[in-house]
Amino acid sequence: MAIKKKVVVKKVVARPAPKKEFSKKPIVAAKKDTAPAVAGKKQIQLLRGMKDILPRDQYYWKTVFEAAQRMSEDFGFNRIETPLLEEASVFMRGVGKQTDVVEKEMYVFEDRDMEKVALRPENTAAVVRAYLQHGMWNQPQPVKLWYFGPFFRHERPQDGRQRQFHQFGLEVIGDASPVIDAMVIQMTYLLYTELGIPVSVQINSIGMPEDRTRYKMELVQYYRSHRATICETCKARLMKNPMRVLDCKEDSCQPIKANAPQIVDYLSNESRDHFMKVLEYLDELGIPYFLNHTLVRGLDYYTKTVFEVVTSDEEQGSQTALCGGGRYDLLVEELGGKPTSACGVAPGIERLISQMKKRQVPLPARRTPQVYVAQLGDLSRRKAMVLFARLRAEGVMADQDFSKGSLKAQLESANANKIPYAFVIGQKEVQEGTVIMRDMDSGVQETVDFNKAPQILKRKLGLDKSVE
RNA sequence: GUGGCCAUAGUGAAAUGGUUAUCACGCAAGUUUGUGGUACUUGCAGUACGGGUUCAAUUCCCGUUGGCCACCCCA
Repeated sequence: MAIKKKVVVKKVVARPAPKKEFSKKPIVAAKKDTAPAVAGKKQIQLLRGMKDILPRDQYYWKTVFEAAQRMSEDFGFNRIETPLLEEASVFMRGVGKQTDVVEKEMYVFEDRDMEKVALRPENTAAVVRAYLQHGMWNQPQPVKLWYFGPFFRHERPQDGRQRQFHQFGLEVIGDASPVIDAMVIQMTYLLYTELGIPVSVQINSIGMPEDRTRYKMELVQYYRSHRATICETCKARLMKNPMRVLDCKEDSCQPIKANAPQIVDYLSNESRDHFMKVLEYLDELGIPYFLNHTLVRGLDYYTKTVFEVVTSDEEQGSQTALCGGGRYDLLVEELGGKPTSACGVAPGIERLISQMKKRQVPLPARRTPQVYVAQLGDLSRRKAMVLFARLRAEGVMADQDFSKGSLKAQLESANANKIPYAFVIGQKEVQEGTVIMRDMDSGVQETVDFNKAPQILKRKLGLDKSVE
């Protein structure tokens, strides 16, 4: 294999340059109908809810990814990437069988071995699966992990809601301290802030299952006493999932909701202390938060702290939740491990980028070419290719369109890309062993030695510190 | 999953029940054969798909697909 490759490489290197000139003709001349003009054929297109991430958006993605990566590394997190496909039971057990995410939205199917598999709808359960499978409880605790990747939920798509979407995530497994909750919230808050998006943290504690049981009884009793005024859906929720009445947006239910018992009053001392500690840490860090006693998250595994990060933006419709997270002290056990406390968060990347665009957040300066290498004809093209390679070796970013023939087209391209300098090589320069260096701004140009060209340019660009 | 709005070149728009569907941006070639930014010329590219009504549909109707919005839920 390796030998074969080597031979091929050698061949290429040793082969004389092609005799034929390969791009004399414009591309259009090749064939007239390049476009699929087949009538009556429906165009192939994206699956519903899927999106291409086009070159024009890649810089946003890069910026966000790098911000997330840096944040994670700064706080001592290690990256983990789990497969997109898991045994369906990972999520059914982890996230909860009756949750909307699993019940209504998860992509589940049987593979060729008739195994029931699922495209991951979220990552906490899968990361815990990895934690258990690789014996990470033997590592120093807590284990701090981060990830960045695609997730899948079969929903009716909208702006900021796709069937394949991306999340950055943090998971801290193996520590019950409220400091962890605060740290995760802090990191999330910093991420948004540093990317130029003003956000607020909505926070609540839903306690442990015992706390909730007590609370639900009270809540149901309270709502029963107002049975006459509440809406039909609330009546149904009361039977099935009482805490969801707190999400009700029906006008008639609002006054009742406002006076409803609040979960924080039903927390055990332990849960309450934990929550108070989290809030104290947030106060200390100066992170603005809002207590939201109606915040109940849709996944079964949450305990104690739950939070969401929302925009202060009114016009964003219902997709204001940029990110959600919380503590999950029972999940590891649920998936077969020893009792292990944990806490995590998952910011949605599409919603984050959409906010950056909406707010016209300036992106960090990007790497742009410093010089354009233009050539005329095949002979000079060969020299130009050499020059380009030398520039690159010298750490100078160059641009080129070696397939183009006319100098005009090449300078146009250099200009369009706002490249400050251009090297021009033609027949004459090849014979003289020189190259023309053109200042694209002033139009001033000078002829310089071909071999010295990279150094001379570097001096012009102020990159060469050795020469004064 | 429920309901509503929508669908014209790559992008943004315009138009009409009836000859070659308009404009801008874009892209390509050119305006003295080796010099960009402005200008000019020419070219490229479109009525999402399928069916129906009609002498005639891009236009009206239905379905499909996709987008958007609200709900549900969430990222």
